[in-house]
Amino acid sequence: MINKKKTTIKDIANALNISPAAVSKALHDDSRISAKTKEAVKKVAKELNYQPNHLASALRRGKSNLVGVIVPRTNSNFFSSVIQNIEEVLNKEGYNIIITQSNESYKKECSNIDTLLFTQVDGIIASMANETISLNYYEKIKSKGIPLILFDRGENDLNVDYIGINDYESSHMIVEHLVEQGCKRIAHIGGYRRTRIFNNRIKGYIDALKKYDLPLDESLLIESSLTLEDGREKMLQLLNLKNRPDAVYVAGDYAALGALQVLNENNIDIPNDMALVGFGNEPFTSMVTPTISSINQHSTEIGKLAALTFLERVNNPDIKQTLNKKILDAELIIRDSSHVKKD
Amino acid sequence: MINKKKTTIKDIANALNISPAAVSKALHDDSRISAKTKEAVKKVAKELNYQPNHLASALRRGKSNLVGVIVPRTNSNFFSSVIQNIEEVLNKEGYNIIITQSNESYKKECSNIDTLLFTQVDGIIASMANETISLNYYEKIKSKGIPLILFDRGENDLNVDYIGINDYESSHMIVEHLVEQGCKRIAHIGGYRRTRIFNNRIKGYIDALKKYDLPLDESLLIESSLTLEDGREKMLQLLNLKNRPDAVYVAGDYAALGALQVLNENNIDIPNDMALVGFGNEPFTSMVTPTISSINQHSTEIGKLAALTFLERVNNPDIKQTLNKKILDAELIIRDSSHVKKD
DNA sequence: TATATTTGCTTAATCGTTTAAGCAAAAGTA
DNA sequence: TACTTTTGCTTAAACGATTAAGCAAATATA
Repeated sequence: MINKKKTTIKDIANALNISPAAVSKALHDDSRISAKTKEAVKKVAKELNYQPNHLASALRRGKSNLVGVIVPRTNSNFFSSVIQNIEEVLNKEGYNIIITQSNESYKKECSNIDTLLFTQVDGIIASMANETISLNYYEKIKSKGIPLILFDRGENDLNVDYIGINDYESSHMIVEHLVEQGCKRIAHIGGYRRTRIFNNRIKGYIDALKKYDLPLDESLLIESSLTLEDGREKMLQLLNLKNRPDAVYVAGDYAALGALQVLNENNIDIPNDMALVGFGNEPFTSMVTPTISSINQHSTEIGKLAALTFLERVNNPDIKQTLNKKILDAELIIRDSSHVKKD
Repeated sequence: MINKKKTTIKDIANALNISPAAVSKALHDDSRISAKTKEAVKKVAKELNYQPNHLASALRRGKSNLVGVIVPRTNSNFFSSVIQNIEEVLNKEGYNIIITQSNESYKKECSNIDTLLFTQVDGIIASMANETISLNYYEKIKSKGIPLILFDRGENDLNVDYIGINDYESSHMIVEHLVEQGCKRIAHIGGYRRTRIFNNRIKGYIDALKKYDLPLDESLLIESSLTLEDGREKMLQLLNLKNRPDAVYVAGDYAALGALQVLNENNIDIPNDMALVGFGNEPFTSMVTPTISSINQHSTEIGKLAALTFLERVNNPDIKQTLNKKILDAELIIRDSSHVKKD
């Protein structure tokens, strides 16, 4: 019953009394094989339950049709959605993906890269760990000559394709929205400036304040690790100021949630006493009370674009990889935490 | 600068004027190769930046050292944690994992299985999609003769290894806890009975009621898809009963969150007027107001055990795979939603 | 000293597929 | 008719590693 021995192209060849080469060509619809033979081969292949040996063909062709994906973690809605869309696009083109997580650790990221190169992937799509500063390992990918595509967390210096949202502009949208709600003192709990996307959000925040003639108060701009705990801490810090802000823009949803908890615990009216905006549109932002306004990072488009960019690269291997940024406009989703009812 | 041509075992052999076979053996510390040669080989390998071609060795040895993992989705804390632990254990043994998501769809699950078999994985660790009823595709894995390990969502009829928590006992723990809080009418919003784990939770609920001499009221036992929306709906249904329950045990955290929202919107005092317990210990259960009591499913242990079970199977291929259940005791985490302060 | 064993390598086959090169038969062209 | 071209296949060499079998030299044993 159970067919332990796997059927190979040779078995089909023997069954039909033709050569393995003919079988291979028939299965690939080679023009030099007659329609009759093709039909016969496909019929026998099905009968014998033939499954091509991917390893053999990959070895011979020098192409594995596997694409490696590296993300900081998969249990974030943003990353899992990006992955899903990468998969969807690439599957259609005959590629399969291998997902690995760095857990925000540089060391893990390096070992992931080794793993993927070892598996002979045809390319790597990655979002860098928070910890990552050295680019040695990413250079290693480039030196292998396989396409490297970065998204969300990228690095200009690598001179590769990058897909992300317009962080600078997102900050503008948020500040503009808060100004419209009547806020005059807008604080920003941002990420660390050394990470490019967080630096851009900070720059956008500062420039937007200027645009709306709001003074930049250094005590209202705080760098953070953006964890839930750190969000709580930094929010408390803001509440203890003599001159409290009337709005807080937090560069990550988890930290925004921490801030929300602190505000609720101190019975501060959101959004009337303090408006709150997060970043990332994690599902829980619409689950908590009050719901948190946030930025939609367009994970669907980022995933699709990353996959398409890879395909472009892999299909044009002679074109040298250069810095090539695709920046999407983000979308502000206004929820209860920043929507002042006017009457 | 860039070394396009990859170094092979042959290059090392040429450099040292020995045979490729000797190089291969030296790299694998074969006892029949002299220490001197081994040293020389390893030195040259490093100098030429040799990376073994995984495809070639996998083809030759008939082993890919890849393990496929199929989960309904990765953006759940439970699954991403299980995956992380599987990875940790298997990486140490030289295996890499390929993660695929079914999105709870049977069709996607089938195509994932095909993908993994195509990639010549050495085994598959899976948790079934909600939709999955037919086991044909899983039989296909078994018929290939590679180990199949199921976790969380499994099926007795497949007669393979299974790792999960004690769902029946978990329901007992929850009911016992609610009784201790003084609850007399405990409702259960469960999953569909056709899924074994949900059926077990329902059976546990019914038997626990008996144990504590609480009458089983059919109107208090509701089957659900356990989405947030459905949780809201079923909670409303319970609130509209003439004889309301004083506690609700929901078999999934997302649905529990929906229930919580409805209770909050109706200004019902949790837990005094209505106690609430969820299942799964998703991170948001400790983020919402009030925090939701829930069951910790021991994702760490499940992941590790799944990986170890696979290793056992793969290292003892002659032993026939049979139904082999490893059931862990779950842990009830008591939070504000079910903790009545006694005075 | 003669024989057996161990050491340290080489040779060559193999894994399953792809593909360049080749060749006879059929079909097309002059 | 005599040739070129096309069709439909076969042969055989790869891809890069592993490994069974073999063989000479070194070492051990009787």
